[in-house]
Amino acid sequence: MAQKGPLPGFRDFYPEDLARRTAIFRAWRSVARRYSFVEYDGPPLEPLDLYTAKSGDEIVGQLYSFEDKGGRAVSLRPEMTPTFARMVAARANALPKPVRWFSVPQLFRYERAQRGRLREHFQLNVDIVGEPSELADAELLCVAIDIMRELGLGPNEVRARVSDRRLLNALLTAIGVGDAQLAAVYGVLDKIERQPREISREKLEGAGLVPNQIERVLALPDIGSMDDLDRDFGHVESAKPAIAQFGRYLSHLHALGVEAWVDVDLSIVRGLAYYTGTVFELFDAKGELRAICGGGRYDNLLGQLGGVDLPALGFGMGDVVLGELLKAHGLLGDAMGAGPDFWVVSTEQSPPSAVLRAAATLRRMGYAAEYVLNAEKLRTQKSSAQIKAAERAGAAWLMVVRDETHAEVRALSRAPGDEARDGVEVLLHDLMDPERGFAALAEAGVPAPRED
RNA sequence: GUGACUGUAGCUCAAUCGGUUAGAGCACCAGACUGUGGCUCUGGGGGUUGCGGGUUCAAUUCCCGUCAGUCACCCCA
Repeated sequence: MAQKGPLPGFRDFYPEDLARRTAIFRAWRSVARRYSFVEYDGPPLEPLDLYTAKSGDEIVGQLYSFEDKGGRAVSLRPEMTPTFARMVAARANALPKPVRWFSVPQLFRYERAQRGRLREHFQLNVDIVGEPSELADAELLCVAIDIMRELGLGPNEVRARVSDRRLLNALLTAIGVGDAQLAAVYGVLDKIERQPREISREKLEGAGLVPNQIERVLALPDIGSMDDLDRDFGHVESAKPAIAQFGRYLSHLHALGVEAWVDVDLSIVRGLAYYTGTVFELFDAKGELRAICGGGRYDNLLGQLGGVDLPALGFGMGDVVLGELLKAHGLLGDAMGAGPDFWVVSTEQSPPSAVLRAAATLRRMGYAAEYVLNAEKLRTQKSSAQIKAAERAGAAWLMVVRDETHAEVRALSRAPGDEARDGVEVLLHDLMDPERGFAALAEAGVPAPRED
């Protein structure tokens, strides 16, 4: 049975799965638009060198790449940023700044699948280009947090951890860490929660740090507020600008109303090498899952990738971990839409053609209508059996076709305690008339068709 | 890429020490009942026990391989 499923790390989306995915997408788009971001997209397949040339080596090893029939080296996109950078760079001079774009690409990586990490996923990408102010950083994080709110999650379920590489660099410099040692220190900080203290010490020692420096580095993650920062580093002249800037970032977040979600955490490094300023990640509060979302400022990347010198920042939020978190909290459980508006029922006196005409008319009016899709049953099956089918399909209304010209419209009560209301007679001929049709249905309590 | 564990119906599971035709609930299909509070009853379909090989009179059960999944590592989205 395994060989008949999708490829490893890929997913089939059954209707209930797709309904959940669609609900996530809806929240993404709804919030992004609320912040005045506009949606774009690019090709899912790109030239291989778009990634090998500029992305980090670690990504290149996991590319879902191959040679196409024309002999071109191509790759499914592992991330959206290079495509985004190319598109923005191509119109850099014409676009009004700041650029506020978002996208919901399907991304691919060739690596062994695990929980929360597949070979394919959908990832919301939200980016701002052309604005160096920390107000843009605050706005960006606010988008990510608002999406959590939109999906029904609160600060007790999700935490945003924020840091800033400029700040961290300033503090490390104050501690006496040299540029050549930065990468190693970053690596240790990144893993400080998942790695025994002793291993961290050994690695820092291996990088050439002296004991006093090691202890100060290991104490950095304990800084959880501006007060802590001022206490430990407020006297360091060279660190003051970075501390002040970080403080402005936090105060903007406060003013935007998301301070309850935010934790200062200098161990947030982010694997991608291109971040230059603020960095943040969203986690489930219990810390059981992988990061829900990660992003930050990458002021040099557009220059490297697209040849235009513009500051930029952005984040990515995948559907896999987010979906698991929502499932764990019982959200998105019944994302499946309702059944059809109408179920058209035949009776002994109604010819099947009258049922089809009635359904066709309802559909022309904009309603979803279904009936027993079996000619024999339509002719002979008892209406009670058809009503049962209607219930199972989740239909809201019944239209029982009495004969060639008459039908009865009745609510199919689904909520416990609902009184079954008597049906209302309608003339099928009336339904054909644009005005009388809706009026006749309104008499039975049927609302206007949903707009989708 | 490395290591560990797991694999029986669509789902959750059962099957004595290796022993006859691999069972049950839910789901699905058909029918009966009921002017319908996701009720009740009857019947039905559905499995090469992941796949391949080995040991054995006999394998769902033991062994090897393989594929897939899960977890950890690596690494990251």
